[in-house]
Amino acid sequence: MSIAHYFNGYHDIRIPAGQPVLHQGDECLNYFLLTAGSVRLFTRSARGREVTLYHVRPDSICVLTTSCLLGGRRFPAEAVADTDLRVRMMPKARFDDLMETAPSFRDAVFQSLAQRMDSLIQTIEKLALEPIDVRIAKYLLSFDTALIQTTHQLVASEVGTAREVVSRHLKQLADKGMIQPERGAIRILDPDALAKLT
Amino acid sequence: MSIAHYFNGYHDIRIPAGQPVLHQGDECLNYFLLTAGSVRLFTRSARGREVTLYHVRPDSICVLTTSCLLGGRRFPAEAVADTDLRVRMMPKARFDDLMETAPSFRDAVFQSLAQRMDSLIQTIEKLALEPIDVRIAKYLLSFDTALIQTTHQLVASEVGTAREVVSRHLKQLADKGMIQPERGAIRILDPDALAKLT
DNA sequence: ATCCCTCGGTGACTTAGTTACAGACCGGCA
DNA sequence: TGCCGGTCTGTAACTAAGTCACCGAGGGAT
Repeated sequence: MSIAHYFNGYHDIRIPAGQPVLHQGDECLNYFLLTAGSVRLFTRSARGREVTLYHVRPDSICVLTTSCLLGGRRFPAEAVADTDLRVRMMPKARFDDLMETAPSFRDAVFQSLAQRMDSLIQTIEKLALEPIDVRIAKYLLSFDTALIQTTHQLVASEVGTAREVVSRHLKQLADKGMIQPERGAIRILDPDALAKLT
Repeated sequence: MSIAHYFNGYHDIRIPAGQPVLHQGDECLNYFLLTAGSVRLFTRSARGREVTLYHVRPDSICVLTTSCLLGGRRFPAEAVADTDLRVRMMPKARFDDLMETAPSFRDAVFQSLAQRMDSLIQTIEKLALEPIDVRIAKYLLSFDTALIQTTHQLVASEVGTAREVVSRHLKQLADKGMIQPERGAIRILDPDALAKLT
């Protein structure tokens, strides 16, 4: 189901962590495949608050780019490299050709669109219906490591709230001994208790 | 770009207003085309609160069904008829065949996926970043009529909040003379003032 | 007329978001 | 080594939104 081999012959481009990849309103002229790293897609409000829409990870294509290419629209979000990236780019003409002629390519693109649709819907449900502490707990548990390298600001963006709110909730979790706050990181002490929150 | 003609030969099925069309977890075995009416797609929380994801209107296909069919997953939301419906159903096998052999059908499906993706992203932005009164005002202005047949409960579901919150905000708008609340309806008195809120 | 059900209103309280700071930590550099 | 500027975190005070519990108004059915 992977479409990586369709990108054989295209060279990796390297983008360092923290670098913007695409801006809201950009035109999409290329189709991207991420071969290493992680990209965060998010939108920003006028007052500077951010919501993360999703992350693109290796071998998963960027759905927003797809939607852009297909619909001929502008890119609807900000994209920033979470980590150092390796990216391959395919020109739109080649993308269109593959969509036309390569059923397995087309299927893979459809699959990822469908999957991303689901994930966006889940995001909407969470934002509208879940209390913040549950969202934070789930997010923390979504890592498989005990020490999570992140900041309150990033967590806030992931769960769709303000940094101060995250700080408060993390403090409460720390007071109950479930986590251990560190600078630039959060250590999970009691994942079972966290899971019970959700 | 319309795909209606691919549904020639399929008969209309009628569904009365208020009737559920699909439930969360249902299997999708058919592809739908709405020829008349409007369907509301939403999810419900454990405590009974609802968020509307989007509406399907005539000649626009149901994207969630698409995503269901393509991904072989269960239907991720509740679907209820807003109004009396006329619907045509196409079996999955025929859908798959058209996707394979009819480029214009395929393009239309892609287009609607891409478009819906955009609208879901906008919904996320609104939920996370816009204050309630702005969301309500925008929603009211999205009708082109002055008299909107709706309930506070429905408005709440559209803007992703609780009924009581809507009632309170509507009262404030009424106190300022922008709207006139009626039972089962809202009359817009001063659209310009409403627009200034947004 | 009465019953029932939906719809809307409201008070009291909890949770979340904003504003406006201050202090802690860290790396670079004099 | 100590200072400086940046990022990251803590927190108080306030506003906005969400929840809970309840009541009353309207309108259709019998």
